[in-house]
Amino acid sequence: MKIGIKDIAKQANVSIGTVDRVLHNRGEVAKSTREQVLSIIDELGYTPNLLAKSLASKTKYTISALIPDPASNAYWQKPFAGIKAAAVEIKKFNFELQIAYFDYSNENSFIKKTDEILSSNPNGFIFAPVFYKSSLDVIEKCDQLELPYVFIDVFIENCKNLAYFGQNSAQSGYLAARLMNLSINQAVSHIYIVKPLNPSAPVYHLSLREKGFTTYFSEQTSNQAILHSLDVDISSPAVLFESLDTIFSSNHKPFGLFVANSRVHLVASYFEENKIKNVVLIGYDLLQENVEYLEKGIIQFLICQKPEEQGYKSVFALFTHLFLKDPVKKLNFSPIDIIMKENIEYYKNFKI
Amino acid sequence: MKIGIKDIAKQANVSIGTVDRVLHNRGEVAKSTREQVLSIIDELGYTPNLLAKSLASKTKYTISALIPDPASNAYWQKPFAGIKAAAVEIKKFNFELQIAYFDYSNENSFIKKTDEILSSNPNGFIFAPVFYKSSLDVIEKCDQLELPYVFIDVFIENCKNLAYFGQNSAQSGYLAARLMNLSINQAVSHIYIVKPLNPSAPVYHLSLREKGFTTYFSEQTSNQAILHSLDVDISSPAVLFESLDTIFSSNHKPFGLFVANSRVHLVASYFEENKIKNVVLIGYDLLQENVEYLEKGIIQFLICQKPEEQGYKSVFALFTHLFLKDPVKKLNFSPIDIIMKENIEYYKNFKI
DNA sequence: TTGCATTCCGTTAGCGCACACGGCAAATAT
DNA sequence: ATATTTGCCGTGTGCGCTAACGGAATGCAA
Repeated sequence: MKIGIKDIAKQANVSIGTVDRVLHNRGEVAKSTREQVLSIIDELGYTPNLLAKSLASKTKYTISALIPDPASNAYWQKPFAGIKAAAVEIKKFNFELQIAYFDYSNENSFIKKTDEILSSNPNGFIFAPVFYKSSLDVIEKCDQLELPYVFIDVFIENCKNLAYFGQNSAQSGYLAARLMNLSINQAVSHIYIVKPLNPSAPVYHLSLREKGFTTYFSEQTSNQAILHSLDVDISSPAVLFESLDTIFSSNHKPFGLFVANSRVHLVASYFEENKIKNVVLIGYDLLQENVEYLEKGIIQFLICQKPEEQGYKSVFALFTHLFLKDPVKKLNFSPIDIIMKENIEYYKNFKI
Repeated sequence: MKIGIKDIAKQANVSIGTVDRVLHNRGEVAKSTREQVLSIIDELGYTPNLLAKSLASKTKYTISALIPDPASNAYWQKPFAGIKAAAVEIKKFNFELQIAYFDYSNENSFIKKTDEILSSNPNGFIFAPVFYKSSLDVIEKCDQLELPYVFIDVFIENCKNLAYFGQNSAQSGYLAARLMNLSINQAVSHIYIVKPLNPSAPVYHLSLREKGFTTYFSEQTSNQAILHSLDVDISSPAVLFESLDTIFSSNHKPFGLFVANSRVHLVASYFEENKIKNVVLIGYDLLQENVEYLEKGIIQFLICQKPEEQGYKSVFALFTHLFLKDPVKKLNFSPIDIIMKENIEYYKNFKI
């Protein structure tokens, strides 16, 4: 016996119209009847039938999402897929999703797109605040417009964001270091932290991951590892390979390389070409190319963060807030998955 | 512009009643109009509005689930939680879930409960076929009744089950061996495979996991590991501890222990009490006690299989089949999660 | 007293679908 | 010829809710 507005109306000696008005703060209701109805709602424990609600409701919701262009950034195809999957699911509740892209190495494109989105008056906004300063402007505007916004991938502190979905970057670097250390069985080992950079693109995650990595080793008392940090420009592969040449011909021969983002496949291709073996290679994310090198045994570990899920859940957070009007957890860290050749099989497919 | 039955009716010059009849194979429709309607449904790409459907529909569905009693088996609390979570979600679609329990070490309780469930005529059935022979009987009855059934946790081959949700046990043992091997840096290492047994309870998973574990080491050419298999009775802790005493006082001092199920915390408590250090301990599942020993550093690795998700998805498979009438993937292996002290934080909470 | 806001509230038409009911014509029986 | 069955199909109601519309009661000014 589910309680409906009809039951409330009967109990309160009013019509369903009045009940509806107090439920939605619409129209005018006498204070006394309003309180009467509210108390009965509370007493009977009324919860709306969402199916009937969205069937009858004519109000449409629009959610905008702004992420780096997946066409030129393989990683972002995954949050993109998650967002699209969620979009399909909430379409039946009159939710429309508009996805826009910006150029990861061009702050102006980010600014321009946010302006466009905000002037289209969406009901919710999901974005990756990779450019700190510009993002602060966006955040201020959202706060003024009382537009709920969700951070994805990158986290900015002290904001009124509805939620954040992403990884604890420092901790993932810390874990990578543990895995690297586990693989060490030599007296003295040179470890290289490789940061594949795109000039003019943000490096926020990279430095956090590096920090976590170095922190781990600094905590080890019986530590025989010597860390080297290496920034490489990946705008052309040649430059990257040259840097790697330098390392491998130096007298600090690498025992392991920690590549701080998903470009680890570039390093792996260098390994393959130069027949480098017995060097531990750890990187990030289940890009197709990375998966292949993991299966070949060239990459030993991939750290993954369920990016599809991040996209999916970002959308759902706004749905929960706007439609269900339920509270949303603000800080949502993705699991830090450890992927090896032996368990990759069960992580390949994205499904919710 | 979503296509509804009204649109189809108009296009086919019939009433919505007729459209409804061909959609549900109900009532009598002339063959010619039936084909006409069907072709238009196909042409316009009609998909029913599930919200309106379940709002209007009066048919109730009952799903029964039968699992080992969570009260006496900590592991099964997790699939149980997943099943309950799914039950809440599909309640609005007129689905009711009835959960029954059996005694893991008493085959008769399993038989009795299945009889009860089958005579209650549910629309779908989820169960853990841990007792092979009795399960075959159940399966035969389900097939006769044309009752769709889903296996959870344990898989039986060559059945017409709608789906299976569980882990690839052998592969998880294989992965555990890889992790053990990774931790080995000694010339010759004695490794113990511990199988914590409950007399008269099934041991299916245990042997598969052991098999995977030994397979890995047999494949290693430069293998310095010597494996020992150890069955221990855990009906009383004293017996277990005695067995462990024997190992640790032998002249094959363990380098590592692989405990093939979630009882690894029992072994960990022995380690703690006897101040055993530098012995690699690998086990299964995120039971609260296991988590604590992992955080203390006594357990190094926990292999996890997202049991809540298995429960959740089992229910959803039946929902998909019964309500959406969509095809369901038959073989669904859970990921084999590697949990360490450094990433446990992000696996603790179950959320879909 | 009449006129006209204002405040409050009931009524009603859908939303897309399921399903019972009943109707009309052709086929068959009496 | 009329009565009855049968095949086929349209209509109407309601699921629980939203939201527009309009009506009754009250207050206040002219």
